[in-house]
Order: sequence, then structure tokens, then C-alpha cells
Amino acid sequence: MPAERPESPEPPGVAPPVPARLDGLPSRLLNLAAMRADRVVGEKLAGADSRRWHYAVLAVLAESGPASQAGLSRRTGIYRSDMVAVLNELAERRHVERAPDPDDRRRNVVTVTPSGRRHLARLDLLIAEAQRELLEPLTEPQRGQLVELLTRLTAGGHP
Amino acid sequence: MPAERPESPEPPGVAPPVPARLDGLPSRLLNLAAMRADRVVGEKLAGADSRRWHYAVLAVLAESGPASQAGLSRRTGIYRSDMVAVLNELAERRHVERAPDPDDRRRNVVTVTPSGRRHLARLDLLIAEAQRELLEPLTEPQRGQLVELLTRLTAGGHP
DNA sequence: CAGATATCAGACACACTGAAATAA
DNA sequence: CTTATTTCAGTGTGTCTGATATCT
Repeated sequence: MPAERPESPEPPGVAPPVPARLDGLPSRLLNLAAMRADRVVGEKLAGADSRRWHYAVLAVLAESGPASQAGLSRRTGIYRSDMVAVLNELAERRHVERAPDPDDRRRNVVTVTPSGRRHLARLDLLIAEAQRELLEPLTEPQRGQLVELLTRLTAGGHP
Repeated sequence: MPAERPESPEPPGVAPPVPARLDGLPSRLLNLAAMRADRVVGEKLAGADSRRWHYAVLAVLAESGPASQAGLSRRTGIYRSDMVAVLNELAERRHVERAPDPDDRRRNVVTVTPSGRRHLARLDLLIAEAQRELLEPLTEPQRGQLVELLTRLTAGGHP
């Protein structure tokens, strides 16, 4: 049998094959898909001087009213340590305001400003665009299936 | 209408609601699912002193024979810069060997060792376990659907 | 006292950039 | 001269740990 040789340098522009072991691997597909999602969403939001976390925080504040940073952490899934930086960015842009809570002086009460609400409205549009772009390879019923399957996959079950 | 008040500190152990805007958002679900996949796979591999990249590199080498680092980069999707570190780790563990290519002295020829093949066989089992654990919330046909949808989502289409 | 809160400093993995040295 | 390969030194994002000061 012939000795294995270093592969021939593929003609440029030709995609090399994915190894069989990685080919349909769910964990890998999830990572690739998430990476693509991050890219698409990230690009849209960068155009509005924002990041994903800004959207999550503004969404919570707009839907549930003022909250402590710990409350925001719990609702968004953003780590308590990282929330500080996110709120700093949002406060810089005058989209939220931080004030000490008179009822519990450990807490800051974070409030969305009118500017924050306007910003959120813009982000809503950009996020929606990003989802359309992301899901463009799928038909409408397939999109529903995907959401259903991912919801099942991420909902509880792993406490 | 009543003024918005900082939310009541939820009774401990009660999960706070996800904001409606984030609730079924595909890009968010993909990130959550990928995070879970990373955790499950990462834990399995950590038990074998390995990381995801090790598996990808060993898989390519075992399936396609010796390769240059650039070739490995193209086949695994690992960045050329990061490939150096991955190969350092694999070489430390004696799972691969790096030797200058006599035919093209810019290149290193990377070869999998017998120890590397044994290690890959162990990783195969761990990775398979991780997939089962990851997909446990889904029925068998749903798992197929998910792979199909993710494949469609990540295959070409976005050049 | 136990427990929650806000903050900081930093670890680690991953994706990615830019540049340099070497060789085809 | 142009291109490819390997390598190094960084950047940025995201998740997460651990510690500290403050307060309930």
C-alpha cells in the first residue's frame, strides 16, 4: 500500500472536505449556526453602536420596569460581573440611568430613559432584520420547527 | 396608572421570566443551545485532558493522512494562528508529530502517532456520549430534523 | 450572624488581525 | 515580485471565578 502523503495543495477556491466524524455532529452544527447568528446580529447592531447585551437589558427594562442590577442579571442571563460594564455603556449613551435605591441601599435602581426607549425601537427593527437574514435558507414551516426544537433543547431538563 | 417600581425580589429558586422580545428569538436560542453543547462536550473532553480542537485535528489526520498546518486549518476551520497552539498541545501529549516537509520547506508535515489514534478512539466515545446527553430532550426523529435544519442553515448560502 | 448586592481583577476559550521570517 | 506557510504578539467578546466592601 502506498505511504500516506501530505495532501495535495487544493486548487485555490475549492473548499476542502469536512472530516466524516465532524460532518453531521450536532454540537458542531450548533456552534457553526450560533457563530453565523452572532455575525449577522453583531453586524446589524454594530451599525447602531450597540451589542446584543444592550438589547437584552433594554428589553427587560422596557417590559418590566426599573430593576436592580441583580434582577437584570437574572432576567437576561448576563453575569452579575459583566452587567456592570454593560450598564456603564448604556449609561454613557444615556439609554439608562442608575440611581441608588432608597429602600435598599445595596441596590442600584436602573431605569430606561426616553432615549433608551427610542434606541430599543431601532434595535427591534435591526434584530428582526437579522433573524430574517439568518433564517433565509429555511422555509417558513422549517423556521417554526427550528425554534420549537431549540426551545425544547434549551428549556429546563438540565438543571 | 401606577408608577413602575423596582421588581419585588423574587422568592429564591423561582426563575424570573424571559422578556417577550427575547423569548423565541432564533439567534438567542442558537446561542443558548450552542452554550449547552459546549458545556456538555467540554466537560466530557476535559475528563480526557482534551479540548474540542484536539478532536477536530486528530479526526482530519486519521481520516486524510498527514497534512500541513495550513491544510489542517482549512479542514477544521481553526484559525492558522491558533493551530500553532493546538498542535503544541497535541505534540506535548505525543498525539501528533511535526516534521519539516522535505518537498516544501515552508511546511510542517503533521502526523498522528499511535498514541494519537488511541486517544481519538477514546474521544470518539466521549463525543458520542456528549451528543446523546445533549439531544436527550429530543425524540429520535426530532434529532434528525434538527441536524437537517442546522445543516441547511450553515451550508453555503452565505458566501 | 447569614445572605444579597455592586464592583473589580482576572482566567479561559474562541474568533480573528497584523506582521514578520522563510521559502516556493 | 508575488504568494504560501508558520509563527508571534495582540484584540475583542463572552462566560465565569473569586474576592471585597457594603448593606439587610
